[in-house]
Amino acid sequence: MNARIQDVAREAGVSTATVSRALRGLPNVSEQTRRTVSQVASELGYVVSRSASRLATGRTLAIAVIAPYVERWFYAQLVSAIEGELRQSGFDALLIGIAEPEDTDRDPFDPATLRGRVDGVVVLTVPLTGAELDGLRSLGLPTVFVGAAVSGSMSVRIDDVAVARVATEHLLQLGHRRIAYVGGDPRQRINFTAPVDRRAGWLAALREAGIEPDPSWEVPGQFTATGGFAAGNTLLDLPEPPTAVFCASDDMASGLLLAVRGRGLKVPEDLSILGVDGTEMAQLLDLSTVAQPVRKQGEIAARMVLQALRGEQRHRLEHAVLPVVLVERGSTAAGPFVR
Amino acid sequence: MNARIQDVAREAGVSTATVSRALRGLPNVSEQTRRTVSQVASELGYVVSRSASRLATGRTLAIAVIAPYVERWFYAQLVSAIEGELRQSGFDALLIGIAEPEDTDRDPFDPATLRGRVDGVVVLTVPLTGAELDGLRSLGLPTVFVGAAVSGSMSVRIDDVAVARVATEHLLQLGHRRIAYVGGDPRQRINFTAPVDRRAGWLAALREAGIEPDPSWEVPGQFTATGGFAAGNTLLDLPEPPTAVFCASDDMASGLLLAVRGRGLKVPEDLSILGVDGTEMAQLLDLSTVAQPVRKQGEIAARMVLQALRGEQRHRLEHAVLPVVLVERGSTAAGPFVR
DNA sequence: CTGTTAGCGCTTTCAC
DNA sequence: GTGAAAGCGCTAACAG
Repeated sequence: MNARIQDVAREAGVSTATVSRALRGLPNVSEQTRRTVSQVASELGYVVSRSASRLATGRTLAIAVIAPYVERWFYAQLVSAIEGELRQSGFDALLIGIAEPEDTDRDPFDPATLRGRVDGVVVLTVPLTGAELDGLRSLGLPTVFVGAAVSGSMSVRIDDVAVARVATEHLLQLGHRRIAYVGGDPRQRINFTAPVDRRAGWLAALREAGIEPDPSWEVPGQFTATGGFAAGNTLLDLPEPPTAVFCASDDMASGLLLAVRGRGLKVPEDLSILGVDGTEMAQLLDLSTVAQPVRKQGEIAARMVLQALRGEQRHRLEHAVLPVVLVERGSTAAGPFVR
Repeated sequence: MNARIQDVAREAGVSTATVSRALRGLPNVSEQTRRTVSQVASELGYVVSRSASRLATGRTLAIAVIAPYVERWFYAQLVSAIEGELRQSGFDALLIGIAEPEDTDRDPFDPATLRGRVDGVVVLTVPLTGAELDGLRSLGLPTVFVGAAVSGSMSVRIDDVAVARVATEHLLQLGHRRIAYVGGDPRQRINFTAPVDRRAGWLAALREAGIEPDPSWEVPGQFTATGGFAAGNTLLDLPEPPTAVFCASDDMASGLLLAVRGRGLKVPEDLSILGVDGTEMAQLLDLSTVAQPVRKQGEIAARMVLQALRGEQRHRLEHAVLPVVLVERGSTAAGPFVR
């Protein structure tokens, strides 16, 4: 049943070295021998022992994919895309879920345990502490970050500040001046970049338009639909609610939209809503959004590690910034002063 | 940097065997030695080489998680839960995305390649062909299926027929008689059990109530919100539309609900909608649903493989069927004849 | 309680 | 073009 390289060698009348070479398509093997070996190998149902070749070569043919919240749209898309790309190249995708620091359910993530287990690492949205980052670095493995630029490592991302500017400026152009921002939770580590940068972009666009946002326009949304729903209610409860809201994710925007409708108000008549991502739900809800190529980011990230693995300079410093596109749908319309 | 067991042994003044025993908490090591060894090990930043111990023991400490559509709610939840459980026990989660047979983008899944790479397998919703299943079996690895009972292997699932009965009977009790069913796509392999069983339960409940469903009441929904949206339009376009719809997933139900609203109709006044799953979105949309414990299923599945790995009879035949609960919300109301 | 000694199954020089 | 042999780093008897 579990044929070993020895068995194939014996059966084919060659040495194990030749079997190894033949099966891996290395040069210096006669076509004749190669055919015989492949033949015998498949007859015996021989599959190379990953463990053995790992030990012998030092390469694991595995990549760690570190992600918080695999169950959230953005991460699930990325994980799926990355896994597909890796598998296509014969690499295993080792999924590693990491939690918020305050989440005591899970063990803290210790990068050191990755040593010797993977050839490279893809980190989704940098939810790492400084110590974890340092630990990762000290592994000396090709590492690419998705969703944030990390100096000294490769990265794939969108320009989050620009995303927010595009979004906010769109709202401004429509005549809105009271534009709220629904982002993450400032206490969570997931706030590493996207929420912060998007907030920055929103703020900058507003100020350039001569608007100083009221502190009450800024509400956490946890990047979940439920969080967006709650944020919507908070905003609508204000004595003087905003006329438009920029949500840092479509999920939050979706929840917020439902909160508005739940109060019998109308979108966009009573409130314009703009999200980020380009989810299926956003489309069904006719939600305007700044769409980003999520799967593409995953594919590129995967290719980057693999490429770094092949190349001489194992740590090429590549930084890909992918374009986003404003998708105008029915949730954004002219503001109150324009109408 | 990359300390080996030799280094630790030398530094601690003991043999490698002792280091191995000490670090793994095996008996027959004096407390004194154990302390010294651990001390030295951590000083040297020593981490056991997975590859080496794999080769030596034959155990990989890895479990394959085979899933289609990692990006879909149900699968993402499962993957997340399983990964967490595995990691807690020191096991790696090897994510393996498999595609529909007609999806030529991806290589077909060959179970044989798993040989020696993992100690066990968790298969989500059996999207496997017969050949793939046989291949898996012949690996002789503890395998647990989530979402479907597979004879000869362990499984964790809900009773899909019962789910549909509960749902349909709820609708019947409300006075509905024209109850549609929105399920998967009969051409897709993912239709292995859930869609089929749920359809069967719907059909059975209907017939027991003396109702023979019209063929037009049955519409594919692809298990996506977009599919549900389309299905909704198809149903509402019927000369005599149903008064209620049972959707095999909340995602489809969500899409369907939006389709109804998009036409200016009201839920539940014009159409009652009932889903399955218990998603966040269903709650926000005030969608009635038959909720299932998804993460729980994942956790149990993970524990089952691990337990089979420990136990003597490596292939215990366990079948867990988890309870579901009908969550009545605002999308279901009395049918036309009752009002 | 601890050390010695074989391997685990494959890859990889280095000869031939 | 092919084979022999020496590891890769750890674990698992078997002694002591």
